[in-house]
Amino acid sequence: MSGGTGKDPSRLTPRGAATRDRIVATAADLMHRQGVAATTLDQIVLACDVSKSQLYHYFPNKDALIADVIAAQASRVILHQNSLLEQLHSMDDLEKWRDLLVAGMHRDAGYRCPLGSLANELVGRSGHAHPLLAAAFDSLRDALAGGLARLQEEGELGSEVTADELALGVIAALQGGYLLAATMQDEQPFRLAIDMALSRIRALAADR
Amino acid sequence: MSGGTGKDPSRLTPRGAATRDRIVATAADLMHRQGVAATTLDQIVLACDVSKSQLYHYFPNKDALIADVIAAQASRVILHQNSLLEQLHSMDDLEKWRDLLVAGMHRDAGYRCPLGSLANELVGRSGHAHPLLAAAFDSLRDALAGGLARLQEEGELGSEVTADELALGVIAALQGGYLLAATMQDEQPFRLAIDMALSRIRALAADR
DNA sequence: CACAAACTGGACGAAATCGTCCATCCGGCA
DNA sequence: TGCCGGATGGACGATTTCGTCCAGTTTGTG
Repeated sequence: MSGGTGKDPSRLTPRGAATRDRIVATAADLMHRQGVAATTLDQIVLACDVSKSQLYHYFPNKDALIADVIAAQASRVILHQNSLLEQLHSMDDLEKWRDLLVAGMHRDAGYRCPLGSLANELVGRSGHAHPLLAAAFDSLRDALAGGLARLQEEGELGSEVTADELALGVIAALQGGYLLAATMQDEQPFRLAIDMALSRIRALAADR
Repeated sequence: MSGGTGKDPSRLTPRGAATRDRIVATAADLMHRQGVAATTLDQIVLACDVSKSQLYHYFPNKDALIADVIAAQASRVILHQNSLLEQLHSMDDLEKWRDLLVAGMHRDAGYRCPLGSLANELVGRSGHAHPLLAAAFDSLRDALAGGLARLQEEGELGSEVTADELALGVIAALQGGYLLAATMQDEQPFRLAIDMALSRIRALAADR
């Protein structure tokens, strides 16, 4: 959960832990909407009504805070997706899953992906952030691949293509869909991108 | 081509025009690799050996330069894709097109898309950049849709799905592929993402 | 209750970065 | 050849932003 670069949360009083969490949550929200570079520490401090010294009491520098923001978003998204994908047992469940994703897109966040927007900005540019983001996408792929593998075992889906490869392809479609949706300010490209990937899976299922 | 916010290129001497172009090209390269926000004017000025005043002689501010960078990248990519996609006449041509795209990915640019990386950072955050990027993706979709529509007319491809929709889906797959490739530092996810989209198209073609 | 550690507040310093200013140089043209 | 607008060089100012400092308050514990 924690990026580990900040202050050891174990020796924090409840009040301190709450303040720390509030900072991370506020930073995550601002960075999701404005971008990481565009979000200043002063903005964060103002938005969640803490002082500069509190921020630097819990995090050694901005990079450490960013690391925790990534960890928080990753944990949130992965937990959510795991709980959704655990119940994947049929092709129709995949459509329901897609509908939930579409419904979960936030217009007020400019149709951006909480993880993808961070990755796009930080991958290859922040040495500390990159592995965290790579691990997050790995977990996401594992969660989806787990669900697809179950479909394969239950005979709902063919095995010509690995569950891992299918999952990665779907995640790519998701990410591209997010970008186009943000650019067009419309969720339709997102829906279209997923549907294209799901059609491929459906075709593999029809071959049964 | 030009963003239009800078100095009118028509009343520029050849030397001035060359300097201006050199600034845009250098800025485009740096921004592609480091990101827009992370690229400072001092870096640009240093990298192409011009002085600060020259930069401000040709562009009123950084945003205007960014607009020209977007325009330059968009024009470059779209011209290239148009010339490639004009020759699209069969399913196999699509595979060749994919191979060219894979070969065109630059490891030294962190496997990032020249347009996608700009869009990810600027869309929804820079009022001037957004429409330029949206238009660029529209042109890209038109170029691809034109090729796919030709396949449909020639009976190579079914018309159950619009050429426009297919094209948008493929572009989404491309963009997602770029992001995952950059995150994993490997071109395989990119190839996988495109192949998933092309499989869908191939399935529509097989229905003939 | 007393004391130490955790917590809080906000002013301050230092560096980076955008943008300005002005003096000088070059190149075509009457 | 002399002139004038475009082109160039680099120092300078103003602002933003990360990070520091220290003084004061709250909380848990012997």
